[in-house]
Amino acid sequence: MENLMPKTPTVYDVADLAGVSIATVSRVFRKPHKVSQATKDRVDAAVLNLGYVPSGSARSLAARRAGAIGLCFPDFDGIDGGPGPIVYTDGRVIEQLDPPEDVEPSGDLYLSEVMLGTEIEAWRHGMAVTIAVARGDEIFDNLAGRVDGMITLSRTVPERLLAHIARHIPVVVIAGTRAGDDYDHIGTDNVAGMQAMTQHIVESHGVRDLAFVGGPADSPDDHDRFEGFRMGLQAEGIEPPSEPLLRGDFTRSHGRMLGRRLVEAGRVPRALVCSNDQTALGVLDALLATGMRVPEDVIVTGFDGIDASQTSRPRLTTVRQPMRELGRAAVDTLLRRLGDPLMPPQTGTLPVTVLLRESCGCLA
Amino acid sequence: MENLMPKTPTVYDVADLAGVSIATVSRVFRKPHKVSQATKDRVDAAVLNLGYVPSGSARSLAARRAGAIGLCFPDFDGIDGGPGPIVYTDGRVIEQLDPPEDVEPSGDLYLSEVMLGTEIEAWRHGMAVTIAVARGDEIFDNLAGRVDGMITLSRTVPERLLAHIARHIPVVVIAGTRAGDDYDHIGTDNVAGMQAMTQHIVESHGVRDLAFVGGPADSPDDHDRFEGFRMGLQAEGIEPPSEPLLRGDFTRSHGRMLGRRLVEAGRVPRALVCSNDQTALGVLDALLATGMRVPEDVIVTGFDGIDASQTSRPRLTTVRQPMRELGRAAVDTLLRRLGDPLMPPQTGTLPVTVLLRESCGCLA
DNA sequence: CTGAAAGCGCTTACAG
DNA sequence: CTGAAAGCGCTTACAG
Repeated sequence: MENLMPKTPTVYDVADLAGVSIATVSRVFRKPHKVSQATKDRVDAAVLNLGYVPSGSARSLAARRAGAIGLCFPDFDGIDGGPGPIVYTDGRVIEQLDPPEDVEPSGDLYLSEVMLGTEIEAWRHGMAVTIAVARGDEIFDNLAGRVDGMITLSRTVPERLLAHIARHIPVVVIAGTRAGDDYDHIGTDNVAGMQAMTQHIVESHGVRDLAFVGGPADSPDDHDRFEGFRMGLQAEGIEPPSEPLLRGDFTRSHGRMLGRRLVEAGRVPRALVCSNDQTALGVLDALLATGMRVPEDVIVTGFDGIDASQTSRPRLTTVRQPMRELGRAAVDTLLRRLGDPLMPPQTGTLPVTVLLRESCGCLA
Repeated sequence: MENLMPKTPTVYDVADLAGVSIATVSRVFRKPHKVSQATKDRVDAAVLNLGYVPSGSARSLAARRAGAIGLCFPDFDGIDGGPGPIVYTDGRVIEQLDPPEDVEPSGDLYLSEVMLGTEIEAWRHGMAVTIAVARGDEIFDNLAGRVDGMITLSRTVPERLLAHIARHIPVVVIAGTRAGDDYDHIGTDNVAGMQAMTQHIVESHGVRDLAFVGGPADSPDDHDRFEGFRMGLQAEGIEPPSEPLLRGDFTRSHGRMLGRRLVEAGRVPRALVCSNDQTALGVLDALLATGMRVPEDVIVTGFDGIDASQTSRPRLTTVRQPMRELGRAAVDTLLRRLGDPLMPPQTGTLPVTVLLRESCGCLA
């Protein structure tokens, strides 16, 4: 840092110092086996000596591939709500009471697991991963222009934008439901997972009074999970409802509200099958607060397998999504698409796992 | 997808169609105010018509800046342990019992929060964020060459590599302790946070029998936190120990082990101040399992403020790190450095917050 | 406000 | 195994 970082060395500098052509320098990096050991050594020495790092942009431009994948995720947290100034400190510490009521977990591991899966698989294939929170149109020139393909979580990028991007580079959508033939899609087996959960409750716990606590009516995930619930009941010879008993918005606080509402209405079914973990945890909070026992009085189950589901009391029986695999599969699909642009639209469905824990009565 | 994605349109195609020069096309994107509305409209129409997306690599090469920041994080999960093949499914679901003993949370939000903070601040300044798990030397040419600067979590990238990179682009290290004058550093006020926590226990709960449960002896974070603990005791007129009572490795399972060991030794202090949340949660598990009551018999506190700390029973009193701010501050520092390469090495310390919850007795 | 032209730093056939 | 040369698609002074 003390030196002025003079001019960054380029292939030309390395070539000069090593006494070879720039083509040879390039080969040492990209096709080492096509270079004799002797010249390779000379080039390596020059590289080290100069502190040379190949320019990614020049490389991408010349090679006609960015060598990177874009990953776009939703602004789930209202991120754009204007972050304040950054405060630096020296010894001052704030102390504050932190009652549970005010707590809404800042997010779960879903996002970071998908990201990790994407990163792992991408780097296995020598691709970098560039991330972006979906904000507006800027994405389109800031991200789309610098990657070979894009992965996006469902309902993250406005359709119009996505269409523009897909005209340029392949796009893979994760979760939700297929958004048409212009994108490949990787999803989770919501239907089978919820059906298995439902039948488990009926068969292993002898419960026939089940109700579904849903999420937003326009969520395709919620739709599929409710469908699985209905299929499960049907398979057990129980007449399925045409609508969820209640709907929330997938948050824990809404779950609490729904739980309270059920108790107040004096009509709590023997089992509450919730459309996601956050809702289930909220329902759990509300039921326990009124003195009901889970699972003795009511069975409560979730869907997703977020971290909080395994540390709650009682621990939540749920369906785990293969989050990391979702990212990996998306990358795989993207790379196949890149290799064969004409292949028909792909749809990948990943298997889920029903985790039997305390809230259904499977574990003490 | 059905069309062959013929040849991707370039500035030349847009310029031709709009009847302007390529310089003008470029200006429409980069300096719109320097172009008359009329020609701008023509260019915009051509862009839409052709589905033009500017090439990021050509842009970066010409502009001499990548327009991206690299974020490097540790392979905390043993990621490279060979991921298996991806299984696609159709209706098959695995059911499995999931007892608590086998659970080690797959990670906490620390990483994803830092990532989010980085992303938010970077995009506010028009920079993309490219992420990478630290693996080996590949980072150096895959990531370092394509970004204008790099942010890395402490002890993530081998010193030799980091030095090579820092010769090329500025590097900001997050957490841990300063690694020399070649990098800027953003950290958290470990000392003040732990001191405040310690004094809180003494002053608000009248406890004078405190012990410190540490992490790895070579962790600078652990070192600072223990130092804060000692300073807190000293300030209260209590003779501080020279070493932690016990040391774990920052994992929950190690925490459990340490908790069991304490109980078996029959020597459990009135308050256990743990060096991080995972350790504290493990200690909590072990104590509760033997019938001890927290906080009535023993006070247990953590450090970090991970999600699990606010859903445990009892909820964990802890010191929250400003994770998202850490990322934001790192980006800020990086951009300032980019703007002024000669400025002296920077060190930023962010304030922490003591969260008073149930495990110290502050909330029922 | 607009255009012609040089140049950014690589990769990649093509020759040898 | 190695080199000369064209070209990747932009940005940016410089003129006008």
